[in-house]
Amino acid sequence: MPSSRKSAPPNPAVETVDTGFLESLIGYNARRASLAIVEVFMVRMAPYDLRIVDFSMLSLIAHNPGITSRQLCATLGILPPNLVGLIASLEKRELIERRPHPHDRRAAGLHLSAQGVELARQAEQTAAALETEAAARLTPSERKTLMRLLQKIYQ
Amino acid sequence: MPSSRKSAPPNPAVETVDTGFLESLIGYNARRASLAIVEVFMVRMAPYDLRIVDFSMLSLIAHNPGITSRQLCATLGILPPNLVGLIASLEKRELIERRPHPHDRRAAGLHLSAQGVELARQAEQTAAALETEAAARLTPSERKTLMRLLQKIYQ
DNA sequence: TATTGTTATACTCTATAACTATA
DNA sequence: TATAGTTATAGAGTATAACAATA
Repeated sequence: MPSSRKSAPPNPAVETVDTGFLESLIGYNARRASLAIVEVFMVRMAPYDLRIVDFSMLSLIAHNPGITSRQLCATLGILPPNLVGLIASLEKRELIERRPHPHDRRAAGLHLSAQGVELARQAEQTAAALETEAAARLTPSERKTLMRLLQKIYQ
Repeated sequence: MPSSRKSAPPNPAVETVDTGFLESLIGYNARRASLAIVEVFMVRMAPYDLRIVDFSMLSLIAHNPGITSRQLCATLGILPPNLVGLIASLEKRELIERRPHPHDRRAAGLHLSAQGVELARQAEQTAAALETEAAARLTPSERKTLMRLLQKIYQ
């Protein structure tokens, strides 16, 4: 039963890529949005010589003086062996310091140095400014909605 | 000018971690949501022996027969050297095949094999089912809104 | 016995330089 | 001269096993 015309050429060329199916997935969109923001974030943190993970650690230590390595790991989803170098690096730069934990001699409480406090302040200010830009195409109401819906996904 | 009481103990312990500042950032929330979905996605694709990148490639080839390596790279944000092995792997599993490009002898058009068509169909069905679960706590209207807002961020 | 922090190490992912065949 | 695809390789990120000190 030969057809009078071919339904598709055997070796077609693709003009514009159809991403329709992937774009219908929340995961794809969340990842794309995340990567877009992270890209700019990295550029803005570079002057402070901070990667995103460094910024996150400084911010958490700033708001949680005395936080332990384990607590940082749990909060940021980092495995303990991989945190060791990150902490050592910030300590070497004299941005953070380890103090004895009040009631657990195995652990150390992490604190910002005076320099660390100042750097964290500046970096958080930059992050907040970037936040305004990143959400430039969103109304304040849309931004609030987006945060709420994202948290619904992962909480 | 000594104060009559200390404003904070020198070595406090952190009971519960305050993530308030990070949670105020769209990037942090988008990344957390993305990771939460990706985690489940990986588990569901494992039976097909597909990672997310493999699934994305199969889906794009399915909907864009004849797509080139370069077009896959541009769409998925993968560098050409890193795509070579991914394509070779899918080709070795006889899920995809390379055919001559209609008007560029440097390039090859990628197509799904019969097996590839079937696997892509099943995997996309699984992805769609997962999508429903991932958005279980969202109403259809909220889901639609979330997609729109995420696309506003990265487009 | 379990947990904190650590070392060593392996594996995956991502990035850069350089090459060929063709446009 | 520029682009598609490839090779080789380096670097960053992430993972597991095992250990000492302490709970």
